[in-house]
Amino acid sequence: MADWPNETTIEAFRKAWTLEGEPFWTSVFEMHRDKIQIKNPKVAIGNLEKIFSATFRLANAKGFQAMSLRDLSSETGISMGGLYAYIGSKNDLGSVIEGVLRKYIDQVIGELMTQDLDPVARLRAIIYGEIFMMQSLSPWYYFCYMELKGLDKEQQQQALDLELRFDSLLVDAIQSGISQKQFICDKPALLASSITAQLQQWHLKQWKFRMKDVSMEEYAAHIIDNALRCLSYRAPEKDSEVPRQSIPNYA
Amino acid sequence: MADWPNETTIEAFRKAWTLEGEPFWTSVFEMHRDKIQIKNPKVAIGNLEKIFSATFRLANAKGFQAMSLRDLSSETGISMGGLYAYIGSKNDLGSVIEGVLRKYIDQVIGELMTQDLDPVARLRAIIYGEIFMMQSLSPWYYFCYMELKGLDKEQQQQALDLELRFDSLLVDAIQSGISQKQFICDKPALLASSITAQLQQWHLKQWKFRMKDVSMEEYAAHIIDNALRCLSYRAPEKDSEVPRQSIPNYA
DNA sequence: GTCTATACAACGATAGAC
DNA sequence: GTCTATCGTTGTATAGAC
Repeated sequence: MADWPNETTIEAFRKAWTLEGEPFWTSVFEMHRDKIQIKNPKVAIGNLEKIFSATFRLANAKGFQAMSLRDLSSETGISMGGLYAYIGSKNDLGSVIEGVLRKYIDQVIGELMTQDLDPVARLRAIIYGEIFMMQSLSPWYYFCYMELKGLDKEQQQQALDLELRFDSLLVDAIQSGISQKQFICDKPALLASSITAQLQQWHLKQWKFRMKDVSMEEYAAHIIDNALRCLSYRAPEKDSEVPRQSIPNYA
Repeated sequence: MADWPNETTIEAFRKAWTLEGEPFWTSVFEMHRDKIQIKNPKVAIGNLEKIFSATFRLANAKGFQAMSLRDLSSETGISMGGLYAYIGSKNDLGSVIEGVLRKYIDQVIGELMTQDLDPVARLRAIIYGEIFMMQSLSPWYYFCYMELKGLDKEQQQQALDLELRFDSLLVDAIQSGISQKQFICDKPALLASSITAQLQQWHLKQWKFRMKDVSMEEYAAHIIDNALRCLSYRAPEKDSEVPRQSIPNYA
């Protein structure tokens, strides 16, 4: 995660953030190096990737509780004894997953807050950024959404706080648009939660979007378009004005 | 579930459908009378309510898989042996819950399809109706959403089909509004899924709405308002026109 | 660093007394 | 119609060989 992309496009996010491949798994390894018995990074990183990926395949298909460590052992090709060199316990594995994802989201939210953009650009950055995160870390998001209630109470609370902070980010962008007389909105908090809901669909309902052949870019544009309509936003006159006969392409 | 309410208000739905109290549990009992060993309805209905309610308390708090039948036994006050007079197996209990909810939703969708209303009224009826269902059967909805992947493949498919049918209901209303030149919408399917997403929040994120003191009526009105804005809908001139300075109250 | 073998607790489910 | 007692299975976790 280096510089913030100058232009708010999906490609820009892909370049700025490393959320896949070896560099990503290396950072995951660094994040809980202490909780692990294996010292050789080369070996550890490879097996960590195996373990996490297999956990997502199994848990996201039939549930984390329903997945046994025997399942995980045969899916990874690592023996049960071997697994315990990488995880403290089964519950610990779930906690680590939530912890890693939350840390990444925290970073992104932190970066988004330091940005000084006009309201529309801010909204676009938040939505594109979050959708890109969800796309890259889709199994992580899905796991944390569905298995949250199986984790410690404290971790559950932190996850809810994180969602509230994300909503606040949207509310702030909306409020600043209102004070600049670009937006009109009676209930910014409700609109923010509606936007969050639509974003979360991207990992919750992948079966639907795959079925209907909806791309990430198309979906992100749709959410932004909906949001701006709900905000009674009109594009500046130099751009083509929002026509009543067709959907303007804000994105 | 008798006549369709003349006016599309929450109160009308409450009168038309019995989704709580003894009549509701009686209908649940009738629905799987054959799968049960207890013949005396008085006794069976009371214990069924105990068992289902306790299941929701436990499973919706820590997950169905994590809930043991010993938990369920102590929560209901019915012995483990006793439980098996009411359920075929633990998995069966989950299946029955999904089956009951789906049957109720099927009925509602069926009724909604026979209605002949103008597009806006149709949209309102669908949204109010579904939100009222979700409110009344909130633990059922939440359970089925979160535990679906633990059920049989066939049942999972039927649940997805049901969601697609619901989306279609919305798409039909949108399309009819488009052909009557009341709505403008490039991607009815995407908008429908966004509306569904916002509706499902009502049971998925009750903690948030409770925290922010949002009532069911307020939330339903918000969804409708958002939808009509996304559809570029303008209220007929006899009503107060949609002003740019404040939110019109469509609901 | 990884494996096999095993301990032991907890689970779903049933039989049979009342 | 409900309970107690118990069976067999499966789960997590660990000890110790390699």
